[in-house]
Amino acid sequence: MSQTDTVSRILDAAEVLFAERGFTETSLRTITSTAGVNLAAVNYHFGSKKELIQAVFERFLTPFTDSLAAELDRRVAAGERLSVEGLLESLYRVGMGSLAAEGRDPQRFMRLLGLAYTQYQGHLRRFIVSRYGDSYRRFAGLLAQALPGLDPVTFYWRLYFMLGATIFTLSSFDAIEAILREDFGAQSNLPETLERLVPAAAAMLKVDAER
Amino acid sequence: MSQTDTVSRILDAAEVLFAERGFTETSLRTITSTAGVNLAAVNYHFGSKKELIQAVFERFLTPFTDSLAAELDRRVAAGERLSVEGLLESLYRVGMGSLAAEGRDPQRFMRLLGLAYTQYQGHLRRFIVSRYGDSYRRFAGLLAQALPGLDPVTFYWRLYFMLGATIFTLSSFDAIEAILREDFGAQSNLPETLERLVPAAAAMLKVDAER
DNA sequence: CCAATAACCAAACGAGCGTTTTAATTGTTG
DNA sequence: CAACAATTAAAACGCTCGTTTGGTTATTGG
Repeated sequence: MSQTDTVSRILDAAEVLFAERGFTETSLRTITSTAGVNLAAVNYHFGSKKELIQAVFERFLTPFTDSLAAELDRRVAAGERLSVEGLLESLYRVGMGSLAAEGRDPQRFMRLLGLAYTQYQGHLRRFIVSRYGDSYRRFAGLLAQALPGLDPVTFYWRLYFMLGATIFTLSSFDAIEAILREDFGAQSNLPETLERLVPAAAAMLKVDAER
Repeated sequence: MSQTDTVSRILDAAEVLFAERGFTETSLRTITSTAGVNLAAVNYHFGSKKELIQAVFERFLTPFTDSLAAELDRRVAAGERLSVEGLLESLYRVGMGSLAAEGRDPQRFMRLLGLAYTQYQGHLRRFIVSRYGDSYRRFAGLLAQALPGLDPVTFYWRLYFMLGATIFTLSSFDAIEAILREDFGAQSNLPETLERLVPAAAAMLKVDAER
């Protein structure tokens, strides 16, 4: 078993288990036995559990923000007028695409993102902000441009409303979908839910704007 | 020190600490030393840590759902036509009022609610659904009535979008407010944020409805 | 007033945790 | 092929956790 094998097997197992139960509730013993590697391998390859958590986030956030940057570059270069809906679609499409391309589960990353915001892991928040803060600010800036006439403070709050609706819904997608199926017999999938989310979130962002 | 003292001191400490760090990250030793009571008191009075968690939720959810029910009764009896905005305002006002009345912090409960959804605590989700599911369904039903012409599945998803925006934003209120203050020098408070949230959430719920 | 019951407390138990150590094994390279 | 570095492996360390035990102190009803 080569090094990359062990490292990525650990990351695969950690990703799934963290998303399922959170960080504190997942022990290194569970991770390593799921991955089929020795317990000491985590500390050998990653240094500590904290650094493993960061590595899990880095492995999916870096391709995601890179793809998003490329997508935004492309559309800006083409001189497109970027609408609120268009920006949200780009965000969601890249989120689905850049990860699904690697055969990984997009909603798992939404759960991880939700955990990053919710759980008591100061190091993780600092890591994400320092590493991916620029990407976030660029997207937020373009979104603000698409909402002229909206005062900055209102925009900022609504940005968080939108993030909350997105992260909360998608990270609980399975649970919500199960309730829906039980109560209405209607089944949904992730792309369909995102199609519902785009106009809803856009409407929320645009109230009283664009005068 | 009478029994009620010990019990409520434990609940007070647990409420604050759980909201700050989550359930797993808060030990009974931290709780009992903060409360100034003996370690064994938790297991004596509550039985287990799980039951303590449930008791913390019960103590704020029961007054909240009771007040909400009374408020809705009052408005329905008065023959008021309940608008989306009106329902959201009732929800938030009761959330602020029924808790602030006891001198407790409303956004702490938002953090706890967020944790209930996010953290890996099956027993807690079951407890809340079985105990407060009826209140939830009544509010959702009234909200659906205020949105005629919206198909049930779309309504249900948007209800979760709204819940996500609310819980996510309010449970991270301090963090978001700190960023805002730093970037814009503008400070907000909770009532003001709720005033921003009502029209935004209402707009999201109402897209393409009420035709 | 005094048994009976409830409440409290210090100490310990066993289990699980992240991490470290030491040794064996594998892979690489001159 | 020998020498060296990188990796894997087994075992243990020190610590914290939730819970339990056994004994002491308060409270209370007859």
